[in-house]
Amino acid sequence: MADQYYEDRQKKLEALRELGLDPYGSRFDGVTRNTAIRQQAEKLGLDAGQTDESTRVRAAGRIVLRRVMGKLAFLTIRDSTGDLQIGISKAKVGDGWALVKLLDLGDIIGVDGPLGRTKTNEITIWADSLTMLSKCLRTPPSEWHGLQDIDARYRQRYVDLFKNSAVMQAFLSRSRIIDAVRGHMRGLGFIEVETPMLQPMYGGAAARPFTTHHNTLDMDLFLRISPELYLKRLLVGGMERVYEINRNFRNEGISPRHNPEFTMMECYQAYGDLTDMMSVVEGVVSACVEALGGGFKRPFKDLELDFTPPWPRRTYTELLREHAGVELADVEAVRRKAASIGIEGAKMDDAVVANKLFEATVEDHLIQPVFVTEYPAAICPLTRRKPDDPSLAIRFEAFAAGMELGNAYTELNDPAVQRETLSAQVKGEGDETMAVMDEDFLTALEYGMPPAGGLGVGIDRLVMVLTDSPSIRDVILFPLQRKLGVGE
RNA sequence: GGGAGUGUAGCUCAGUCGGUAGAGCAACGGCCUUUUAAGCCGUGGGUCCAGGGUUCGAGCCCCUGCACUCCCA
Repeated sequence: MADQYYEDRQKKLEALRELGLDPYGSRFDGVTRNTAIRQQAEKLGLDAGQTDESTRVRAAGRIVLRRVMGKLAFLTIRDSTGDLQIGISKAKVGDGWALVKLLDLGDIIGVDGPLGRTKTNEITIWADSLTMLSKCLRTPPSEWHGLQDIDARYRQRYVDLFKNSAVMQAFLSRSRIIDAVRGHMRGLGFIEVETPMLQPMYGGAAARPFTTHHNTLDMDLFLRISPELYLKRLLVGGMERVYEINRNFRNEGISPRHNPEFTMMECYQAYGDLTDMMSVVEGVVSACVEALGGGFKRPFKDLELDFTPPWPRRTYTELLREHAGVELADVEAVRRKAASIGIEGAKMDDAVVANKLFEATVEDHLIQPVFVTEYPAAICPLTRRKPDDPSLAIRFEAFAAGMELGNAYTELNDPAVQRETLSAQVKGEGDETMAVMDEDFLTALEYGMPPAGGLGVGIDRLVMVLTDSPSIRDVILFPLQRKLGVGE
């Protein structure tokens, strides 16, 4: 990997040491962030060309632009808040000029000096001292184009983050969103809990799990596909309002909206039901919108999504009628329609075929935020049935931009019915991937679980739609990538 | 799993009909005290993803593989 660029920078590193400077710096206290420094400069009301010698600031960041002209240099340094210009005069820094000549794009430096504006009105720290904080030995991507190679961006996210400011902003937004979700849930009286990711038995969703093994106990384990069955045990235990924000793992495909590990906010509210969960979704999203600013109408790809609550409610049945042209109850018609669009449903349960048809024909049309209600009961083994029509489950999924953002039930808490629906799954009815019987969960229900509403919100997708990020990989710092070098 | 596309300098990208590799930025040397994609002069830099094939000759055509992107199941 020794190329001319690397060697040139290595030589400069040695030259720094010869000057008695540590190329990798040390503790650097009292740094003000770039945006705060800019705000400070605005308040001073400086005129172009004016410097306030009494206002001294300390900044630190990575050099992203450099303009050196003889005995005067300008650097642009970047931190997580933004960019700031540094002006360096040879006359002012004296011996420090030797360091200036050894600086490369990508180096991390600290700066002290008075705050001013240049003749062209750019806010500038006129450095009287520079501190080397870290030498960059690799050539960073060009400032103008940034790092475009999408594979490199994910594999070397650290470069993506410091080179592509929009990427930094998206992840800062993600952090604000998660803060807002926690704040909203706390405000509703929910407590945050953590339940096992390593589970001896998987359940709570329809998905293939990752498997692993515990050596000491010589026990196979699954990475959880859902925390649902554990959170419900907490309802049994008397925690009336619980939520968890954590990773789920599903051993399935990767796509612009799927990553094998993804973050879910899942909550349960004793004595509540589906309508409470609708309020939670609308409230959480509203809290996020408030935290991010920019209002309820937000761009996403070439769309404008309007998250203003309340969101419309549409039933599964009417949407299937509208977009697939069939009645959910008409099993033959559903199968005919499914077959006509290439769904191979011969070995599948009726409701599974219907759901494939729903996914294929309806979901793309669910652009504006909407709650889809009344799902076929056969694909909802953990959900209470509608009292007047047990073929339908008291469930909704929240959609936006054609994507499922959330999934909620009025929870099934009758242990006898629960045993029945799980048995049906195990027997191959409904969705085979849910075919696991968790006896301890049933025992818990037999102790009595309060009636409850439950909800899961996909945090990654929520961040996507709120930050106009078209791929889930744009909102996951280190999305799963194929290993390099296989077969070499 | 199937289909389409992409892979060329550190980065972003050109590369015509198959004829011996190009630009901008970055780097190196020089000039330069108000630049902001600084400017000017000069220089260096390539496993054209990998392997095979066709051909006098392959970045370009063919085959296989690898990686990535998008679409479909």
